[in-house]
Amino acid sequence: MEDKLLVLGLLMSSEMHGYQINEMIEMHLGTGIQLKKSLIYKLLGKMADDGWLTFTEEKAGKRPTRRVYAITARGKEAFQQLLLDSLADYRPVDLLGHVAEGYLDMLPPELSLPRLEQRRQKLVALLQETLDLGTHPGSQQFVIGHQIHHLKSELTWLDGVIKTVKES
Amino acid sequence: MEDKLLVLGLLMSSEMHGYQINEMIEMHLGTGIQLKKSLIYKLLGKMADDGWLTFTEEKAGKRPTRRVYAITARGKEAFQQLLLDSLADYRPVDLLGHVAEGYLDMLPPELSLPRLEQRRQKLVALLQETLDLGTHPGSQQFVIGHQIHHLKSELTWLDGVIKTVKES
DNA sequence: TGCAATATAGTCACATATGACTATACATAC
DNA sequence: GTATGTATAGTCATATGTGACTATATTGCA
Repeated sequence: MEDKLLVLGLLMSSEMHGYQINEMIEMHLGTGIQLKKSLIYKLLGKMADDGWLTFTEEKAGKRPTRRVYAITARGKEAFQQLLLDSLADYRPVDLLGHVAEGYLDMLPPELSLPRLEQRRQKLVALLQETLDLGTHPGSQQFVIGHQIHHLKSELTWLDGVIKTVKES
Repeated sequence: MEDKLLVLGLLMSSEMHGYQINEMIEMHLGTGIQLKKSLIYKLLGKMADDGWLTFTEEKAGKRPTRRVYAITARGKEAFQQLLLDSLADYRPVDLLGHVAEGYLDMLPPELSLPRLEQRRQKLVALLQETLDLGTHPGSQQFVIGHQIHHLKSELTWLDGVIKTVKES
């Protein structure tokens, strides 16, 4: 559902072809927004079938022809509705990637601490990357801001975990 | 990868059949850990094929026969390795469910605010539910703790968003 | 007693998502 | 001048994940 919302939202501001939409998502939204190229193309196809989008084939030079999609009136209605529904909803994010913490007591600190330090470095790098993104023009400030808030909260938590392991 | 880690971890403390594992995950890990029944069965099959698990068929009363899985030596090695790898890694969580925030300026506050309030209520309910879970015996304290930390951070963020919209 | 709901245990068809791939153009270095 | 990388544009086979379903037993309760 939010995948459609995202694509429709981008098309609200201007017509685009799949490749461009993918660029937008990769460039201006952080690593927290995960919507892969191949999915984007499927979504575009589906939404065109449903009458939310129209497209024109475009041949620029000798590059592969591309489909430039534009949002229709029906698409704009759908966008509104998706937006309202999405705002009213709250689904928990998947933290499956963090189950390892639950098994920390199965490892001696000498083994786990260096790993946790590596983990911390990756988190810090990700945070820095996202902070940088936020300063670029064209970035979606709200979305990036949320990611930064989240990552800082994650860093706080991780430092707590490391402290606990050190003290054990 | 973390899905295997989770299942192996549960089997480290005792033998179990698929249904039991599913119960564990649904009862003792919060809503943040999403690993559905059908996936669990597939994982068990795969890991048995790979020699990480063995199983015995068990017939209790007239209920469907069930496979009781136990972790092997190879499985324990794999668990160690997965645990170390997982600890050393940090992959961003998917915040696609939050793209709607990026389009808030496309709605008048009269429309968006009630929706944001609904969202807040769901978040608060989820937080309460997770807090309750944490007090039950058998819950994985670290994992639940992380979820609580995350959800509180989310609430802070959401309140900031609501404030911003009110002031606009 | 009867029947609706829930617990037990798992399968399967289908939906969704991803990496690897195709193909062309252009720039850069060697 | 030719190999190497990367930007453009998108497809497709395969991997992954999910809801809906089967089938039986037990419990609650009207």
